[in-house]
Amino acid sequence: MRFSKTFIPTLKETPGDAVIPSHILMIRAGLTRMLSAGIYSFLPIGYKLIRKISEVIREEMNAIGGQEFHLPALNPKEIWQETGRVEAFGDTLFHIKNRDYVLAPTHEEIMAFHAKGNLKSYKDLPQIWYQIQTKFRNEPRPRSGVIRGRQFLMKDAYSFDVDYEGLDKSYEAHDKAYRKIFDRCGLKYFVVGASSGAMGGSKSEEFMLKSDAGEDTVAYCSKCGYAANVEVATSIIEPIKRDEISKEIYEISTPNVKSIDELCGFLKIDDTQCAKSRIYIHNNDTPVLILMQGNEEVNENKLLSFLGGTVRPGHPEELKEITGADAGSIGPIKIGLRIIADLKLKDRNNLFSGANKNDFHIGGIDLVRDVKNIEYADLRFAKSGEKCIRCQNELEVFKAIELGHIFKLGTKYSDALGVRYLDEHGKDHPIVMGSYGIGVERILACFIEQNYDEKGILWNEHLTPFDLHLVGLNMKNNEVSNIAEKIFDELTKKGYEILFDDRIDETAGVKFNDADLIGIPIQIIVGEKNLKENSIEIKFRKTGERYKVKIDELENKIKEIIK
RNA sequence: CGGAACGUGGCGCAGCCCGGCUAGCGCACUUGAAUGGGGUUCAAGGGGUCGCGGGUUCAAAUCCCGCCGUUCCGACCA
Repeated sequence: MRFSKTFIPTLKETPGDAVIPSHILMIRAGLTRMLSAGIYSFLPIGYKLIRKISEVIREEMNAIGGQEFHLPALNPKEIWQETGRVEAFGDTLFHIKNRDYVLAPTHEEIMAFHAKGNLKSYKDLPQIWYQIQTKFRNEPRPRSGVIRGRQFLMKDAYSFDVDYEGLDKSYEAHDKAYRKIFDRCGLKYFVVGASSGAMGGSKSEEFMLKSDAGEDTVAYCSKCGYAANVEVATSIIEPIKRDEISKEIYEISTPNVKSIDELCGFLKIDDTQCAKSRIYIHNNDTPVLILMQGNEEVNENKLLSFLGGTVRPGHPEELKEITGADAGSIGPIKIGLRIIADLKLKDRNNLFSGANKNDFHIGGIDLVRDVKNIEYADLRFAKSGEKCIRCQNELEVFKAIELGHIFKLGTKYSDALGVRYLDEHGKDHPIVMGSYGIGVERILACFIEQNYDEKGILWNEHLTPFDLHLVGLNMKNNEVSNIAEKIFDELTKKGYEILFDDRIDETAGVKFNDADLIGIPIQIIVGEKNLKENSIEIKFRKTGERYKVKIDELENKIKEIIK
């Protein structure tokens, strides 16, 4: 491709609206432009990369027997009503105003619709159907460029099996295919497994990637690969031992002391000696007192799975009514509520907590002696530096982006839509489904998040818009121009994909900077200086290393580098 | 949906607080010339409903009200 004839609008300055590196670089290198919040156009080079990524996905999906479809984005609302997902999606689902259509945010319903009545026999199964299509979600807050958009490209696959055993196989096949896809794209990812046994067989795995731009927080062990969303992650904690002697309970006047920090400052104690109280309302009618050590936050997700039902924090007005005090002065003594403490506080004594009387705290609390009905549970968030429950190595807690998700659906959609098949005895059963997604643009953005420097993007052998970036420096010089044209011609014929900077009126500096910004791994530089010695230069973008090569050795050299 | 900031040629910004001639600057663009290995130089140009609507005023980019858009923090996220 000739630079002079291609739309590559590079930018010298950082666009004001972009914040994260991938977003900034995708705009600066001329890959994308925003049309509206969360809605992006892909420009020629950007779209070329999207096609390359799609092709990797396509190959690996086909390798496990996937068949590619192309389904409509415009769907009759009726189908979505049948599965109850118009309500489930709520405002996230885009509705068409002048006809009863919705814009598909995913395609379980539509795939199931086509399976219905067509996959009639056990002989028709299993099947893996997929597509790479634009999805629409009315995200309340699009962000991070292409990472969370209102319109995005997703590879979504659906498996259809006769039973759960078959589903296991389809699921395993996708798990392997996904690893190949992300490996081939050169991404450093990890897998978060969640086998929440609530619905029996349902299992899911998320393929994630560490990034400050991420929307999930995960705990990860680099040694054994343990990874879990911080909502559910556990870690080994060493609880503080009881003091030998338990003091008697005593009340302390603590005017205007509300937070744990203030309490510690006021009493000159350590926050590990404090039991922080929070009131939660269980099943909307029963208040429960939660005790956490020091400044630890309550992990509401863990609390919910401990209690079951519904859980919400108490409102400020409720607190006064229930405990007689405002937040900051609540505690476990003489309160008459169900009390659940985090495991870190197990059997502790000489603790400080609120007195259920504003501006007073209580010291000398012994949870064994003074709080008879206390229950214990893991209610905290795992933190960086704590030990992995599987291998004792140190856990790391960080933000991560979800790249892909594989999920055992079961019969939810086949039941709702009546997608059934006949077994060898003529008995009918719901088809067992799986659902498997990959965010295509996210692969692109995440690759950049993991591969860039201060000059621009760093493509590599896994992913690059072109194999070579050929730079003709002073194209007004006939010799430079002739040699560059000749190299472009010959290497193109040999099958290399080349971006040829043939611009006549750009200076060397501009071309070098654009080449570094766009970031193709190998630059071939043709300039007057080296032509005097019959040489051209090969430069590696990532390291900046340069090599002089005789013109007639270039092709062999390139062959050596790109295997 | 709560909190905050911003909106001025294609891009990045100044001007606004304290209203006043033809609304500036840098980059980009056009033309000409020089230069040609790291965003080079000189000269001459083109391009703006100052987000939209209303109000105050002799006069509004500037002050007031409403709306819209974008970004950030939070809530939400099959």
